[in-house]
Amino acid sequence: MTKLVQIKQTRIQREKRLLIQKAALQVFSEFGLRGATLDKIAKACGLTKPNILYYYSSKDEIYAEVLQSLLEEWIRPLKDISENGDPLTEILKYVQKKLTMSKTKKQESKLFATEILHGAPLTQNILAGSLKETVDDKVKLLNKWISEEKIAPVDPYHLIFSIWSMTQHYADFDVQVYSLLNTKKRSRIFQDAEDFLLTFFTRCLKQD
Amino acid sequence: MTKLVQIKQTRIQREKRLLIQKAALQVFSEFGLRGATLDKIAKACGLTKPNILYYYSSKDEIYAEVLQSLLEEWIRPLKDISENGDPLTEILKYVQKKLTMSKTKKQESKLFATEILHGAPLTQNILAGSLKETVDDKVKLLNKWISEEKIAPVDPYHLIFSIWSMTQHYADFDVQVYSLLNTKKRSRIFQDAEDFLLTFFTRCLKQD
DNA sequence: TATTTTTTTGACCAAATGGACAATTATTTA
DNA sequence: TAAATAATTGTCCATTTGGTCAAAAAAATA
Repeated sequence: MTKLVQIKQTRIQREKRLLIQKAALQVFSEFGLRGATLDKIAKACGLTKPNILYYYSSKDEIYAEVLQSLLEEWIRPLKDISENGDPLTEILKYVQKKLTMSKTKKQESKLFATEILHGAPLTQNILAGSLKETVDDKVKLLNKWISEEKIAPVDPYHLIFSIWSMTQHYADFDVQVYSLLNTKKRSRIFQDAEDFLLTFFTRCLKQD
Repeated sequence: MTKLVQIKQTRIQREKRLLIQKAALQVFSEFGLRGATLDKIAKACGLTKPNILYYYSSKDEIYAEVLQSLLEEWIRPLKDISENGDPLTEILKYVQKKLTMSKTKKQESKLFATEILHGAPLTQNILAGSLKETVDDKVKLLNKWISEEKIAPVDPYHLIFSIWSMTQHYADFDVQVYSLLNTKKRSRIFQDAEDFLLTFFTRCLKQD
């Protein structure tokens, strides 16, 4: 009897799919979905175009998979904000985590930004689904902290937006940021950014 | 004698060029440079493709012109921060102006964001040129205000980045913002955002 | 109104690109 | 090691797309 469907991935499939994903992330984040070509991805991972299409049935499928695996990673740190820790510390830890991601996951950040910017055609249901759930959950927690007077009163949704925007700015707009700073400041962007953000959020949220 | 070069634009040229620019802004901001096609732009303004190419010699030229006219407008409000006004008020006025732009110039904001995100291929010299000049100038002013103890000490570069990122977030990531808010909050995004931002920057910058 | 100039368009082209496919090669497995 | 399966590739195709061009239509001008 021959197998009709291949159930388990072979070693080569695992390896090559990962290879392709990595190259695709790079190319998509630089050129966007439409600017990216299979040839560019092929070149970036040293495979031929038909070989890539042996592992993925279309360019769109590659894009969808790269985006999918990125999204989960993207949401995760928000979930880590803990009810049990000290409120301000928990928030500052989240800020730090997001800033670190901007530094170490620049391509992912840019790809995500491009997707949202262009209307989130593949992401909308996730935004309105699991992300919204997590956000609503944390909003409740923040409101609780506010009512207990453990942090200063602010709109919790907009607080979250502000953390996202300020941290992701250092990844998404890196070209602009670098252009505007001189060499000395350029070399310590992320230290300066961290100092700034921690001071900022502390001043804004600390109960006097 | 026949004219060798046409010096003055005709009425039709002025009108059609503007028409094309408007359509192009719309299409470029939605699809990016590479995702936009001449056919889409043509359809958006009700002209034929060759007719568009009668007014502009290439797609790239349209993009460059749209971007160019956008950039000047984009930098301008920063220049308005005045040495003479009350420091905190001047900064808050700038925040408000930028937030208003996110509301009324969403397409421009998205186009600018996409350009920077993808490496600012056409904008780099402007960033490093006239924008940098203006920024450096305002950084000096902010530092002066800090040394005079008129606002609390912060890194002025990162303060500017934070204003840009937080305000532009409401234009560039509107899809995400809308997805996460319920209907009631959705209808007053910009009021809530303004309240949040003004409170936030006041807490952060006010000298006690 | 006659002439010139500007504007518009249909038809066309070449390059780029996503993807199909059969044949070949490499790897597993019995 | 022989058979079966998986992986790879060269070649090809159809569509999309930026752009050309000559001819027709419209507008401006003398």
